Amino acid sequence: MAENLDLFEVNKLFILGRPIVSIFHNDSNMYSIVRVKIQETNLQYNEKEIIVVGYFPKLNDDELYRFTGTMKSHPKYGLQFQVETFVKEVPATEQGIIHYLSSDLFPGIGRKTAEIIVEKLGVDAIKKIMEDPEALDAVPRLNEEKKMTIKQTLEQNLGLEKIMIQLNDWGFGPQLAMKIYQTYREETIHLLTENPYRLIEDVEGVGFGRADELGARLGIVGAHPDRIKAAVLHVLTDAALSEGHVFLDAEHVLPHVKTMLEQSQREEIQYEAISKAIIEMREESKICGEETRLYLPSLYYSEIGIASKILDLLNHNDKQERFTKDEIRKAIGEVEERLEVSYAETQVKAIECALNSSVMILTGGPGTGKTTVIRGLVEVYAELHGLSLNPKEYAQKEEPFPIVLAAPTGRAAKRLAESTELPAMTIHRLLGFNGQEKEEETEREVEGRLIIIDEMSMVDTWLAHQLLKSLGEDAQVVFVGDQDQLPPVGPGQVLKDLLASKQIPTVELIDVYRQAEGSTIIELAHQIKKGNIPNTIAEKTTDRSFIKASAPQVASVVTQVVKSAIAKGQSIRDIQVLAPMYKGPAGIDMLNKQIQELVNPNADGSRKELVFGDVVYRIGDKVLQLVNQPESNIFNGDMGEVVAIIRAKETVEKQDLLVVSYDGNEVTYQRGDLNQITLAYCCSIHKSQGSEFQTVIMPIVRSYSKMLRRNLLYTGITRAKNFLILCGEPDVFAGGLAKTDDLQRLTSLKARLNPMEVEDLEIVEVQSDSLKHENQSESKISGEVKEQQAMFYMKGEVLEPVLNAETAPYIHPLIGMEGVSPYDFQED
DNA sequence: CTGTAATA
Repeated sequence: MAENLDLFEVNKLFILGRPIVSIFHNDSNMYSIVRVKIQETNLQYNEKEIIVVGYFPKLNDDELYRFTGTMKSHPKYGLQFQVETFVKEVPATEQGIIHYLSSDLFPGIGRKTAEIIVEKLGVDAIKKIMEDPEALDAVPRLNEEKKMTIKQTLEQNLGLEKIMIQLNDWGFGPQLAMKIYQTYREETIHLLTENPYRLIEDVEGVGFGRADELGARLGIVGAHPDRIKAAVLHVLTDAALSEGHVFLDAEHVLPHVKTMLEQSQREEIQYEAISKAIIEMREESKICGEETRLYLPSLYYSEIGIASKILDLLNHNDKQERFTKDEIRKAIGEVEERLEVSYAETQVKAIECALNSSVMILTGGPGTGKTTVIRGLVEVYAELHGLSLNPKEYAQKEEPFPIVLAAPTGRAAKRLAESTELPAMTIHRLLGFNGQEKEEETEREVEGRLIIIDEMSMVDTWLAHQLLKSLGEDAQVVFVGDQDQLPPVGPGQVLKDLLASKQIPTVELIDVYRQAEGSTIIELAHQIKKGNIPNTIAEKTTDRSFIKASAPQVASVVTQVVKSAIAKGQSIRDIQVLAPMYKGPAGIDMLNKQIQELVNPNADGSRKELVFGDVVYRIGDKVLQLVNQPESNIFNGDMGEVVAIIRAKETVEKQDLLVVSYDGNEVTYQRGDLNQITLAYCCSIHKSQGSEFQTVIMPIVRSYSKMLRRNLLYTGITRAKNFLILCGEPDVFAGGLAKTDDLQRLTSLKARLNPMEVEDLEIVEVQSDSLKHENQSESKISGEVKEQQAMFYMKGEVLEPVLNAETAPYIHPLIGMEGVSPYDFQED
């Protein structure tokens, strides 16, 4: 029998106890750390006190709470109890209530009084008082003051339950209700009755539909301004999140809002009412408007912020410490010698350009050596500035490392760190995000003089703004990326817009180094980039093939392919299956499971396993770390291998343990930490961007359709160095290829950088010198930006939103649509 | 539906 350590056999753990001291409490997100004196528990835990961690409001000393949750071990602070739910324990015995009422919580109430109350009202005393404040009148010899004390204290302390009951009544489940309570606390009922639509903005997980239901219950119906405004925000947010738009045209917003409102409640809404609401929102700064474009404020100010910072940097160009061509060439020569590499002419140009610009873009397709240039740039920069590249030296002197490397995903950051042998991190970590604060709140300045951002195509408008905002005055920034690869998950297309503006010095690498000469993968990639399906797609070539398979077959076909690749002598580490999404029968989770069964099976059930949710871990499994854990020196993106599974009875803590080795750094996970890792046989295409693999296997099935796009296919395919195996349905592949969101993302960043139609910058043709590469072609380097152009940047006065009551016609539904009736917008 | 982030 398998030595399964099943999660589901574990009983729900609880602690009944009183807080002794609050160690930490974050008022904005309720994250709390409290030392609790245990009164009762079903934990295997012998101490009298325990550290309790979780999201809950300030607790009262001396009151009894019931926590449920799990035990976990913090790498630095040891064993703790992670709270999932908590409730105040209302005393259920006469003695308990007497003790409770006579405690310090109720000043002026002594034991005698408490006894009398219980005598008169019974064990239900507290419930009775909460339900009916008059109940205390039945108690003799209790003056008004004392009655008030009791009522108020109970109200304050048990108010949570009351609010929860109301929220449940309004249709919110316990989890969501807690989240809502954490947001509004005592004010919950009051604020929601006033405007239920605030939930959409304030509480994640509540959408327009949910809020509108509550609105209807509270009598906010039809053309109520709050209702219309909520719908407008919803339409803009939805466009930003699902389609990547930074703004929408008013003429598009109006019919959209109308339809939405009329679908939710069957009452006709006039366009005039929507126009009026939009103007008001503009005045209240709930949205921003420019000509007929409507923006969410965060996106509007982000875009302006990006443009302004970029132009500042361009203006700053002259003040940078410059190097002559000779100095740079000499330094490059030295670096080439030391690293035993030889840079192509374009690569040298790129390094030169980066050294002498405040901001520049390094672009080029997959495998063109962008990473090589980053490595070289860092070395040459250090050489020229006489800097050490040993991070330890800076740590000793407590000085910031002068070169900052960052990328938008953990895996890409890891890859960057590996290829440069320097510290690299996610942009989020660089900026000190903690996952809680509202945008605009981080004010960290990035210390470092050379900032290199890799995989810039995946950086959205919000993040780009935060990043640029945090750069120092004299920073030099290099954006590295490929606009044909994945766009951001969030709104905008910053890299694409920056390139399209032609305002920023740019070097494009063209020669392909990753794949071998004559690779048909490259040929396929070129076709895909253009949107063509080569007629050779179904043909098997030396380095790629397309195996037709129906959706239900695909998972088993993928595993068969993995199996035969291994049979041909490839290592599982060199084989990577890539898929767009996690869920579903051909999703990443399922594929991981199937591949694991094949390459690391437990057929006879004799091996040790650790079961966590749907995942089984065995020794030898390839895993991926998903969150940062500086305490253990592991970070999002690290890949490791399971080296040990230790069962609860074999450990001191009586906990199941899983040990993963990250290049020799062994990290121990408890059950509660296992959500930090995942199997890594198959990973998302998003995470794979930046990496390369000997063999890539890509399933393509209809269930992926929502996500399939040309740049996703392109990114996945170009990860393959030697072999590419596509499996699935050719027509689905064709459908994905036809979908581009290039021109569909509405943004105005390019326009902000190009306020006037400027003539195209001179393009300097550079002859590539890498004759050894067959597929060479010319490379382009656009000239430096003239200062004059940068000065055309529109400051506030030009960009001042023009939407107000006087310019209302701008957002009239019929703008630009003469002869069209509003009813033409109504579908069906 | 893809990505990121943590407090003593």
